[in-house]
Amino acid sequence: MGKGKGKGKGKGFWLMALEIPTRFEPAKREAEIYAGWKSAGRFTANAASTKTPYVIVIPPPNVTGSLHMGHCLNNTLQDILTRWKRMSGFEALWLPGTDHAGIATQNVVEKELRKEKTNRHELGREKFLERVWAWKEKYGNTILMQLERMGCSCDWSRTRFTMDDGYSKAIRVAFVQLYKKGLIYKGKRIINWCPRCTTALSDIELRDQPDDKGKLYHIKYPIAGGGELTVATTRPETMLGDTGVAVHPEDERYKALVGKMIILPLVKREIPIVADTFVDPKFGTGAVKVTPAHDANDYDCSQRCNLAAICVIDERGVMNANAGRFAGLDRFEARKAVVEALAAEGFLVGTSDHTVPLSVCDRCDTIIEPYLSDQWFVKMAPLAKPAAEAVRSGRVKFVPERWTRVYLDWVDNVRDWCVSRQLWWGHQIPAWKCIDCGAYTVETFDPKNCSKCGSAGLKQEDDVLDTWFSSGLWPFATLGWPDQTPDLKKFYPTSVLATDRGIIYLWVARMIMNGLEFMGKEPYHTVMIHPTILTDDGKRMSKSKGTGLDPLGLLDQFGADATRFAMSRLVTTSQDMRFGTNISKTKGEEGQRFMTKFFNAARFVLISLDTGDKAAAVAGAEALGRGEDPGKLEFEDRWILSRLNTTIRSVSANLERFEFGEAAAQLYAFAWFEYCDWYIELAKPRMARPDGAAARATLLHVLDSLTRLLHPIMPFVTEEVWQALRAFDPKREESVMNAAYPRADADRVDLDAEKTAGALMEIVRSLRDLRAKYNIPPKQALSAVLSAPDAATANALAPHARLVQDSANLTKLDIGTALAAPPSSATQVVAGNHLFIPLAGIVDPAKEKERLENTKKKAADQSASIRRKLDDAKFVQNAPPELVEKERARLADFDEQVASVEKSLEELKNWK
RNA sequence: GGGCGUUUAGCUCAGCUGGUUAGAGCGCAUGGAUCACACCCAUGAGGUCGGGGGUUCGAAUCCCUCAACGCCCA
Repeated sequence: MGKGKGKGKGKGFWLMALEIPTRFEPAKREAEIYAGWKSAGRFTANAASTKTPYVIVIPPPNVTGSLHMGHCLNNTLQDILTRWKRMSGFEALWLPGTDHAGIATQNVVEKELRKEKTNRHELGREKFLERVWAWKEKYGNTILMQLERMGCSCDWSRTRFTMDDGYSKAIRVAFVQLYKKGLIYKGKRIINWCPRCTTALSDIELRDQPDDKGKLYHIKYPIAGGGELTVATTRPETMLGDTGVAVHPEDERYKALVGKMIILPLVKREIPIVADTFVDPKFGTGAVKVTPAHDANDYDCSQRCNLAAICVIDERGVMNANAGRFAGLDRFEARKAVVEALAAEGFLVGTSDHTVPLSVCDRCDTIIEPYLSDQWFVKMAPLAKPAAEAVRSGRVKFVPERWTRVYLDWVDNVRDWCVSRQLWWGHQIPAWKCIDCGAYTVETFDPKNCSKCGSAGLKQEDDVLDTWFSSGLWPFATLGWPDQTPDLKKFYPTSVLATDRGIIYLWVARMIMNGLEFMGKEPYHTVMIHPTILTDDGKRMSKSKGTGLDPLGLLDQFGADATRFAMSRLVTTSQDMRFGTNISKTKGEEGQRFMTKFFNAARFVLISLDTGDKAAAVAGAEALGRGEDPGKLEFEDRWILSRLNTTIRSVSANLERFEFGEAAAQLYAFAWFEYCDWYIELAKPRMARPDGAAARATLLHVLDSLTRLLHPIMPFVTEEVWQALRAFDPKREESVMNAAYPRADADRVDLDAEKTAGALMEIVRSLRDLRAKYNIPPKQALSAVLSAPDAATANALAPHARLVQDSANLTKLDIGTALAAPPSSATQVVAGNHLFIPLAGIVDPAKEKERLENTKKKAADQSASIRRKLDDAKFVQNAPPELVEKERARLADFDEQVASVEKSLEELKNWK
């Protein structure tokens, strides 16, 4: 450890002995500590271990990304769980990796090419893929490296990437199995098409466009043989591809027209009027144009009504030859041009404002074009059914539980999944089309001949698979599947999946389906949905709006421990987490202060113990660790041990329930308010006394436990302290990572001690309050008399007078029952006792009178409210007897207080 | 349109099965260089628990209703 400032200040001889800086400096220490863990192989799980496995697979971040707040929280929680379970005796594996993010990665590299004035088509597929791989090698591990900065204990020896050879093999095997079971098919459907990325997208790769103010156009369609029909549409440019007009079969206005022909304006094509129930008679005019190639509903209608599909927009969103004179126009320019032409030719009846729900590409914000094309689909129903059952039966649980329904609603109604993408970066679909017979050969190996006609003329599909197809296999493909590896045997199924709710459909559902389909077992028993990070004013963070917050800035500013503590402290199962610029600052500071506080407590303990009999302290602490007493324990020792064990129990229970915020808060409160504020202060004066040995042993034991307890949340500072403890006591484990997580010892819980301690603390606090109110300097010693309400209380408190004296700077404290107030005493009423503090000449009687009146009023108010309760016969009848008894006691207590204060007020008259 | 969540101190949040003197951190006020820590210590002020109804001896907690904010699905 480096040089502290203690020596410079020259405070106390004993600082000479051991020099510890007053602060832990993350910037200087984290990297070294992390490197130490890594080189010692402390993150590496052992598949041959006989310990029970505890496994988490990371939600693989995308290779194009860099760490954002969501990752920061997500991985903090995974690391807390992993470290906690590792310390608790499990064979813990946290398996890291990245996903290839087809569209995003291809976009990034294409952007580079654009700067070089070229494009992927000029380069060709092979060269282009070389470029992407080069890019991936260079930038693809950004997030993983950032996770190291956060202290994440991922098993880097098992890092996987969705395009690794082994992983690619898994994808082929999975695809082939699904295909051969008839669960993958190719078909012509309306899919979501991004004209900028020029690829199909699945339903859940879209986002809603927020401000989608559009117009509704009313267009007159002439009927062959006379008459006309007005249709309403939000997309007039698609009328060029109309192949029919539909009305509701029950719509009286149009019943007679069904079967007649329309002469399509501008195009002059004859198209039929058909009846179909999908038409909403209340929408627009009740007659809708049908454009099967550019609208999903229209397509379905065309299938029912035998209408043709004419495509008028090409893959880049430009009108094609079928659009006649509008060919070559972008789809939005074409809209204007078509409307103008309709108006000019007298077909446009009018326009009105209309909000159109629009979807945009999740990756590039381009407005999606519904597009009729030939794509590969996964038939979802047979996969979804068991996946729903796994959750309904409770074999997979969501935490918090409310997400169960969100999952089930989706899984129960899932539609077939379009998995082909018109990209180059990804897993090329393992299907070969026969040039001769047109049949597909789908194999895990590259086939030489057509499986149907034997022809050697085979061509593999150009398209690649949706990235989610590969990440859906993550929990087992990362462990070596389809090979039956030792890892797969030991670590599948995994234990917990930790993620944000935004990904339940996209990923969680698919992992469960695939786990059941390929492994015959659900991939984990628990899905923990943690809060989403929001800005200070409760909005979603958005990169484009610039409302995101860079976690690296937080790590630089506060260090990893403080950042982790700050985030976990705010995790609840009920709410999202506001953590923007301002909140992250105050919470980061809180974490930083806590880290320093803990570090300083350790500093104090080590420095103090260093001057005495170290071996005795170590032996004593070890005895406490075994549940034995190292000689005679004092009251305060028994108290802090009781509090420690209560804390251990509730921290473990909260971690077990994924209540990270509560666990962190309890550790904070115990460490600061009990160990530091009270126990250490009480131990100080004992160091030189005969009972010092017990204090020293207890100080060390509690520090040791606290270090272990805090380690999963604050790994670095606890390791630093652990190494200092180890220098002090070399028998310990090499790293706190491998130390045992404390277990609660019920025998140490001493509720009587806790109750008495509570009263003593209140007494001390009230004495300090009095000092503050009367401006009596802490250094000015006082004396006091404590009159307890009964002998039992007096007997419980009397042995501990010394504690109060030490803590409140009293020369003397008499404790008894029915003790008289010394002359000119101020009176405090506390925990049922009366405290008299002689203050002759220090206190203005008028001021004391005011204070006493105030006290009296408070007590009287309480008394009145309890009396009202007890006077109510129904309360006495219905409430549990213990409660009634308790209230009676409280009433007596408050009445006593009032009487006592009145007496003091009387005596005040005699003050000089 | 359907569903979910939230609404408690100036701010961010706890408060689990109804009975607490409704808690914490930040901020605020007062005092303090005391030999772990000024990223500290001590003490304090601050809340009719979103509005309205109901159940109950008793509601921040359960039920109904309204409102605001946020999210998801269609």
